[in-house]
Amino acid sequence: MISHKIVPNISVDCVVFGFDFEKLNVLLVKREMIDEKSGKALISDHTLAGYHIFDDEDLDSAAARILKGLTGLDNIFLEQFGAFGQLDRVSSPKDKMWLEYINQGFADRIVTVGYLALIDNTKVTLTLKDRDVSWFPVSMIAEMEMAFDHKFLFYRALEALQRKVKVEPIAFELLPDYFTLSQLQKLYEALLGTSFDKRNFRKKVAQMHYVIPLKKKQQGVPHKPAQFYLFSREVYEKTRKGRISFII
Amino acid sequence: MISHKIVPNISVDCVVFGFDFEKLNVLLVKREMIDEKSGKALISDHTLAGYHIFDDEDLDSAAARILKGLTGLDNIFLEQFGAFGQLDRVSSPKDKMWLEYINQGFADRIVTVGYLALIDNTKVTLTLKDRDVSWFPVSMIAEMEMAFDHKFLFYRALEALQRKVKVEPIAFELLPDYFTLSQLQKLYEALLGTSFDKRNFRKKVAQMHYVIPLKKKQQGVPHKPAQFYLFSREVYEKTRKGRISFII
DNA sequence: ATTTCTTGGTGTATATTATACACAAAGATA
DNA sequence: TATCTTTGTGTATAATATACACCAAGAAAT
Repeated sequence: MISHKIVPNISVDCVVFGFDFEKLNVLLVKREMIDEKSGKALISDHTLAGYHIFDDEDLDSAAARILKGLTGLDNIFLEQFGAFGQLDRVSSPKDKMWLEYINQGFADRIVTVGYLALIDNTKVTLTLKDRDVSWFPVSMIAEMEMAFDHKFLFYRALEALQRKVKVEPIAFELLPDYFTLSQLQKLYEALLGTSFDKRNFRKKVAQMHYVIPLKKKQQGVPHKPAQFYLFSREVYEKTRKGRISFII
Repeated sequence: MISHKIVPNISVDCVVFGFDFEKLNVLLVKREMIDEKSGKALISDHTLAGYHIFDDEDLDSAAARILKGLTGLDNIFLEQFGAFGQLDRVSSPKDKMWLEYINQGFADRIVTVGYLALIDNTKVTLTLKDRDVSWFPVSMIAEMEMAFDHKFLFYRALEALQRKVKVEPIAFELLPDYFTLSQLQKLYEALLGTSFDKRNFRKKVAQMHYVIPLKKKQQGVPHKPAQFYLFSREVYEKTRKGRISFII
């Protein structure tokens, strides 16, 4: 049954995180409502990557489809972080303007399913330019104008990410295949908003036998080159103890 | 806007857990399709507590409403554990029979939002009898006939429960207000399928200052009476360290 | 009154893990 | 050759986890 009809009432929104070796970023889509006479933007804001689902696809597939459309990438790490009724969140005058503007029979969304996506920055930089899509530091979201309940969704995603990162080795999804221990440490510091002692952090990583040192070293850096490491999910699955605490 | 129309496409299912001081149980609703001529049951199975949502209510409210209808209780611990597309799960011949039988325009559910409920057994025993609702040991679910994707949902709920119980003090929701340390230990053992050393378990609980000993003791037990304890969420919120590991 | 039964309640020694802390080495650049 | 920046390493102390066995309290039976 290949019907491909849009399902009313339900939408999927993806909160896409990236890491630039300094800080955590989110992918947002900018949109503007242009006044036809003056040609100027009447209102503008940012949205998450979201769309309705089709009636012949799974929720996970819908999220993957949306992300593929936005970044050109397949096989992105995706995890649901919640479903939200949203009746009482479409409340600002601005939101109502948007609804009138975009309403094509689909505006009566009742439930939004939120997905958390982690992507390796080094793999997308090229594909982005031609769209009104760009990275924003997570620290900047508080002051941004965002559509509907998207700021709320963003913070729920961030909370979910911070929770999960302590318990599962998903942070590696934000790094390239080869990474240094300093990069890994900076990533965890950016994710959790803390800082770690270098020696103790490395001691902890040394116990994770699924973080494997390579023979390769950094090249062309103006200082002592660091060793590269690799995350092996295979080794992780085999050697995971019943432990809970991951980092920290 | 009080419209109270049923929202198509979306349903809420609650997986209700209870603890009888021995093992973990789930609340299931039995249903039968009766043949009008012979008066015999053609097919029968068990379902979770579920229903559609109304367009003027939140997801959480819908789940609470469904549970109130089933148990008569308000203020039940409820937490979402996921949203699921279910297109490809309504596949058995039996499921199709059911769909024809109950179809009243609502059968085309696309998304089910799953809720995990924890209830204090001692507070519901009375209200149940008059319905086809009863407790089943979690260990028995594997062999049971369940509707649609409900068995799948049950296991997802169980996984979520086992995950959360290690990280947050939600297990207390399954116990009466006053409980003994042995009851608490048995609960964790039932939840996680492990067993703990009594002395070490109690040492761990002693560090949780939000598990507070009372002056009351058990009465009428044919052995040394145990001291009662109380869980204080207030103290928990104030004294929680950044720690992750809860029990284990 | 004494015995028996069942569950409650406790401490110590050892191993493991977490924390705090400072300096030399590698390579690029000037 | 000196300077700069980041890498990479060890040890001592505190805190936490684990393994393990016996007496105490009360009810029930004799």
